[in-house]
Amino acid sequence: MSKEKDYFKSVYSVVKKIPNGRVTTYGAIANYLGSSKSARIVGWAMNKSHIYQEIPAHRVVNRVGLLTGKHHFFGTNLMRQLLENEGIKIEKDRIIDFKSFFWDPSVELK
DNA sequence: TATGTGACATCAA
DNA sequence: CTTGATGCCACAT
Repeated sequence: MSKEKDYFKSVYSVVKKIPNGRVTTYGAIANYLGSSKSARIVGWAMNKSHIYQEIPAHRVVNRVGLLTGKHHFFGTNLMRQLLENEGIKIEKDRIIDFKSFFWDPSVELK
């Protein structure tokens, strides 16, 4: 049972705990899992997230608050819409005052 | 088993 | 500001 996709499950678990109106980064999640170098794995987990469960992938962005994964959504503006719906302002695919919305699992979740 | 991959991060020029 | 290179590691084939 537990062996494969165990890392993925951990990623999903963290992502689903992201509060509404907050965002985090791939690196932060990887860091929380103990591997700050595994940020890419987090991104991959999101890629497959749609086949596992409903993950708020729109709340996960890169370290500068750039919506790098928006191309993986149905519409190019869907990810932005979801974030703005939560009160997050976005301009040119980048979150304004990103650090204010930043939710660090290694600090908040602990 | 081996090779390729990527929704990242970081540094250099 | 941009572009390029490198590390990194779990998953896909």
